[in-house]
Amino acid sequence: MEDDILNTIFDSAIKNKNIIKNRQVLTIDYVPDKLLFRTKETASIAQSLSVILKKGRPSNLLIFGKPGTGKTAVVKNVIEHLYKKANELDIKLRVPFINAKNSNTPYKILYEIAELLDINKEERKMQVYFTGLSMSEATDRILDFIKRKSIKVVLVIDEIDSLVNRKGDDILYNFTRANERISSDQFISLIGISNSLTFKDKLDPRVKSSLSEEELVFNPYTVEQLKEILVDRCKLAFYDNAVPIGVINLCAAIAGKETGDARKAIDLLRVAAEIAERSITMEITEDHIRSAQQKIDSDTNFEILSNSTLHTKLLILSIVKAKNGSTGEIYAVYQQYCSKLEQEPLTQRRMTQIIGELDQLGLITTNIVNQGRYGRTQRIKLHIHISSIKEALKNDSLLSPIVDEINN
DNA sequence: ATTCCACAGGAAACAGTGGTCC
DNA sequence: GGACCACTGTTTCCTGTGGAAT
Repeated sequence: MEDDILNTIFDSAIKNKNIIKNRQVLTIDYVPDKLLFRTKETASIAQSLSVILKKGRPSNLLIFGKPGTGKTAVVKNVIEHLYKKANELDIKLRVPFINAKNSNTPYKILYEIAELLDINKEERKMQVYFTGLSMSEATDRILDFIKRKSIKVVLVIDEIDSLVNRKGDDILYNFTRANERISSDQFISLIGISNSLTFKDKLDPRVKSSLSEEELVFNPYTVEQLKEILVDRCKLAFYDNAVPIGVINLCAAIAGKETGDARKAIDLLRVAAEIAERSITMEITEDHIRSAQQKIDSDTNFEILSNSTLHTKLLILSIVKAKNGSTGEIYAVYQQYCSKLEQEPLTQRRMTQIIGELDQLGLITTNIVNQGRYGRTQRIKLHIHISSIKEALKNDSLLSPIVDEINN
């Protein structure tokens, strides 16, 4: 029996033949040649931007869609083609592509634009430094550069909703209005990509009117579409017969049930393949998919928990301890823990903020309950197993007296 | 019909940090 | 080295909420 196992392992090592043929295909960054099921949307974006090639001004464009609906991939694809055409026609076009979640403050966005447009290779007086400048000075320097070089700019901001949440309205306003300050040879056009359909409501009305001249919605993928996408990727990513059709169906069903998120489906497949590779098999099974799902969940939870601040950790422990899970009770427990550890407690206002953050991360769910005479509160339910919490917090020596007292 | 509880959550202000410029 | 700038995490102050109790 052992001989068989050893033979399988060594043989596959020698032939360099395992399960995954091309890991790259299973990552988020991979943009497939064939963009499945987004022909209409691709055409729409291309239509809007094609005005550049005809010496006109493209309008601003807002793109909505849940994560993993292919928004970013489609935009990147259109831009790539646009670049080629613009080059052929000798049009000076620049398309800075910025992710507002990575460049998560308004100023960082300006800095990033300056970097991508090579403004910081200009002489010192014209650069946009990492810090030290006022917002308006940085904006002016970018606009001056565009004027001087007489270029056309299509600014793409991915995850634009996270910018609006951080009072980034101003730079959006400045850029949507910038065309009034520069001549017709140059212009700035804005493409905003957002995960949230409701984010528009939070925009300043002035920005809203000019930004949402054109809107495009990417609907979630259906289970059938997810299946086809997965089949397509499997051909590139895996060796023949490594992924049975039942496994693909399960993967598509899991991802489809949640949000129609293609990224999630592909992620699931990748983790399952890694698990399968570690066990001695040449084929991914449905069990591998299920373990992969568990692993993804617990890995993200562990990551979030162990990197949290002390007070967030204390709050989570308080949620574990509190019996009915109301905010008032949880805050009382939290205060006890703070005095036990001789820490100054945060205010209740801040606590509700942190609770909101944890809710967004999916570690807890909250539910507002009106108890009439007995006020209004949130019922909080924990979504991580106590053993996972203990595991994630066990290295925090300061917390050990509290972690130890929690029973499984 | 009115009161009142126990918060939710928005807005603004603040302190501390880390940076540039002259 | 002082003036100025942006950012983050927080506090303070405040208004709003929905249904049980009166």
